[in-house]
Amino acid sequence: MTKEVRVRFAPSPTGALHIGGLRTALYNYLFARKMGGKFLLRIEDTDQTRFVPGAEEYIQESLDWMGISPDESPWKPGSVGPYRQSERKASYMSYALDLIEKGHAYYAFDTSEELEAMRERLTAARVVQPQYNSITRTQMKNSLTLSATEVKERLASGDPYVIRAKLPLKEEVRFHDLIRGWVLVHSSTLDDKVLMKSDGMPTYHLANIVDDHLMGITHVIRGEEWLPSAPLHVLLYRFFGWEDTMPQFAHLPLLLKPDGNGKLSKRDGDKLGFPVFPLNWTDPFSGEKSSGFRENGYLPDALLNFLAFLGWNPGDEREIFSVEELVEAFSIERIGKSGTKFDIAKAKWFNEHYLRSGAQEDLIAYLQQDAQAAGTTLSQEKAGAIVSLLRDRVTFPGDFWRDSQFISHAPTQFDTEVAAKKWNADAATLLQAYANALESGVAAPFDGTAAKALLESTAEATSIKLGKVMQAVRLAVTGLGAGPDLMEVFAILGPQEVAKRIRFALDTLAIVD
RNA sequence: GGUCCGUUCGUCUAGGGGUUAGGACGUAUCCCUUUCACGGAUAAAACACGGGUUCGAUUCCCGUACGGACUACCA
Repeated sequence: MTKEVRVRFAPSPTGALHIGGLRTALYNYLFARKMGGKFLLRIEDTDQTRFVPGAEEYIQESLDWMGISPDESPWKPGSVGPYRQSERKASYMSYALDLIEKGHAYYAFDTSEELEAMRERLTAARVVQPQYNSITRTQMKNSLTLSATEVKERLASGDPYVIRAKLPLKEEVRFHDLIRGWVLVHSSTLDDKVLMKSDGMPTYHLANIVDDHLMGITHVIRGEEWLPSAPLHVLLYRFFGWEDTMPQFAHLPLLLKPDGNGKLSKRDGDKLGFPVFPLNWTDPFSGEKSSGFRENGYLPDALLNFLAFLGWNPGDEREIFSVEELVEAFSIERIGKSGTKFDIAKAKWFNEHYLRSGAQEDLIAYLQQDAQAAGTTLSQEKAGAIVSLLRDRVTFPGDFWRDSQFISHAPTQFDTEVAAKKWNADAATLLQAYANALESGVAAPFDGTAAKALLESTAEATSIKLGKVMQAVRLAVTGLGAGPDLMEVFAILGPQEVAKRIRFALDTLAIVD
């Protein structure tokens, strides 16, 4: 019996959760479910200057909407809380001190000016990568260079300080990544990262390792942007003596912009013609609004299915997967290595699929909602008819209302191109006769078949070829040149309304020949 | 610049020493259809390049090119 799998999604509440983060959360969720383990959410709010009110709630709502709610989180704590790093603040210092005691970390008192001066000096000396590392730390103000007394005095007098990791000068750091295989980095290229900031908060690196350890995390599934700092993290596990329980790493390929230039970022929201956030978001400081997939009409199941396939596939040719099926099929081994461009067309295809295969009453509800919002009421029967009519042509829930405008509203103007081409004497003659027939009373029920039969007999009586004037008929009643089955539209409209619209068209449109 | 990661149709990808390199989205054409869609069929479309290993490389190795990430007291 192996240890229970525990994974975490650890976002920073610095704004709206973006779609890449959502995919990371999804993979964590799928893996946890697949392995019968737990999916936790930890809020990494160690940077107090970047905290954005509402961001945490946004993350929660997004995950809930997607149906991938965590098993343990700040709002549903398990036994290893708190689940906000700001609330764990008190514990980090002792771990940092432990590292100092073990000789793997040290106090550094350099001011930002001094750090800046150091970088400038190194740059001037043509050092390619100026950094605070095993070489340069010997020339800086830290507990490695200062006397023990001075360090003690500085600490006692409240001098601002940070605690830095003391990385080995030359050592091969090697670790296994579930997606990339063995990754080898030489410690000389690493720098002495700050572990504790001068405000008493830990940096990501320290907090992350300590919390993952304390929370029993077995697998760290995160974005590839973390790959360069993974060696540091591995070293920290070693420094703490936690190597035995060190989680396995899986660094996910990044989501790229559609043009392939750079990773998809929060700033791309809407500029690319599609949302990059799950839900609408208004920045509380700038007031800047970004739109979300949800408000743009994407169904959570569709977005989930789409996201799952951005960098992963089941190895066979199936593409439509429910969450349950994804859980069943998921494996980290089948996650790809290369960056993935975001293709909104595919997302739309998934959405169409899920929308069109939805339950009739759900689709009716979409239409009813929009109609109501527009101040109109639709009978259940009429709404049902419209849904059936449009079902195979919609992409988003809002399409039912949008694409049935011509049913709710009689045309006041007509597609000029079609009018110019198709509106002729024959059409007018037929329409005139058809309107007469409709008004003189039709047998109930006036369904699509009846509407068609009547139109056909009218055509016969007037000796007009129906095929030649059909588009004009459509134009007269809907104002448009194309659309769903016209006879079904007539049935929904009813004979009186159809006749009325024909009369209006007859009065309005000029005949061309 | 440095370190690390990557590279199969336009996009998401399958595959893997010998294949007609498969699927999906998108695109195009045809069929269906009294329009547009749906549905069906078909088509165009890819192994970045150069070496090496090998009887044989898209597949393995090495380079190059290109792309990406990182390079903060941000995560």
